[in-house]
Amino acid sequence: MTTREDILNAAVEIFAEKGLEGASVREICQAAGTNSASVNYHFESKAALYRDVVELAYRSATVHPMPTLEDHDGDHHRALEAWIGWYLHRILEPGGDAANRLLLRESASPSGVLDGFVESVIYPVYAGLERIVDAMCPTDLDARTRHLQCVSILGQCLVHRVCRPMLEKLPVEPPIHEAGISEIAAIVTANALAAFDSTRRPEEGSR
Amino acid sequence: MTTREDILNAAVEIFAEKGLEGASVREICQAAGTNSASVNYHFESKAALYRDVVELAYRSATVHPMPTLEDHDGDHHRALEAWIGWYLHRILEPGGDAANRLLLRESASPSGVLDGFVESVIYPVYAGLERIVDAMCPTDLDARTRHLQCVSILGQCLVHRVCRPMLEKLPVEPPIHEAGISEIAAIVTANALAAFDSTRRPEEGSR
DNA sequence: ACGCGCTTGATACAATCGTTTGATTCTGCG
DNA sequence: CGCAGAATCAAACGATTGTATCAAGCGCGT
Repeated sequence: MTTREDILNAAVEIFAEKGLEGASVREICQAAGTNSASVNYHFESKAALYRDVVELAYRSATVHPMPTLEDHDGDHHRALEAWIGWYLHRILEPGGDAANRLLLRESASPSGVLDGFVESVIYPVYAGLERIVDAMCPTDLDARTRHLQCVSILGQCLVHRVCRPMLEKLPVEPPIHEAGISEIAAIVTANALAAFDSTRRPEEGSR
Repeated sequence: MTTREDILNAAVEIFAEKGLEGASVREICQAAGTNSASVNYHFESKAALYRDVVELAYRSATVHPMPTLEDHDGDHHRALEAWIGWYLHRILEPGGDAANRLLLRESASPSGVLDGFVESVIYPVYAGLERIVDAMCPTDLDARTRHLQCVSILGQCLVHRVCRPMLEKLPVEPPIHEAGISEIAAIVTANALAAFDSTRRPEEGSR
């Protein structure tokens, strides 16, 4: 039963680096130290292996439970701070680097494999954020604006994962990619709070 | 000389959808209505065609000139608003959809092709934003925080491009992806201004 | 020790890949 | 017209792809 896991572990790395089409079965099996026919024995096909790898990557990405509003006794500020920190850890943790790069590749290019995971694993993450945001926003704020505020928070986190290769090459001082997770979390949290405050008092503070 | 352009136009679409390895030369040439040998005649190889396609995609993405601080007589607010609107149009405009998906794929997975464009085309875009942000931030704000604020703005814009396939499938009402560019621009601009205001008055407004 | 079922192994298969070739057609200039 | 150079074409090249096949190796209950 270890060969199957060896293949999965090797496949995560190689699929993350080269994508479904760019990686070859022989390459993966060589990295896993097994025979080329193993993937068709332990999995149905290369595509089936890819599905299993993506699913495993997503599951292994959620090692810690997602913080909720109830975890912090309704303290919106602390709950939001905890959620953002949790999410940043989840997508930037060096350990799950290959898995996250693979998921990113899947999110960006609709190969259809992630479709089955949207409702079961992706949406709950978004819903967890929206619950906290809804509790912090003025109640009369329309739903679309609240959605967009959630997406803005997600974007501020995700950009550090998505654009990492680009941010590393940007000739700025000090290098952006050296910023720690806690540093990013502090800024994103502060920005979100400032955004909520400004929507609460619309006719003030600008200019 | 039209065959070369036919191949380029067809290749942008197919490379954007399937990536460098996923797309085949025959497939591209069939879509371009030409022979399979054309790509090796008009370009050096498949890899060279890909380089040219990526470069063309990036150049064609900047159809409008980037707004600068001087364009708005030093009005920081208006300049930032214009820049964010410009950037959102650039990455969300339906016309350049294929080109943008291709560039996104390139940004996320370091195939090395974009490396040559970082200094010449990618960095100036970032620098344009940072010039405006620097003019709005308190002067004593450290450089890394200013960088991170710029990245936050970029992230709030980019997430609508990167996660579009995912946002479309999110079971929320109203659908996030229906939000117009101007709607997103308004929120991102307001968030950035609120963030700057809060850093200006650090001991106030939170909780 | 035997034999059965589950794995693994080397090898072969057809299909497709990027690229090359050489012949053919098109184009423009004297 | 005639012909040189550019462009296009069908065909084929060797290499590599995902997958199938079948024999050899394995652990283990009887």
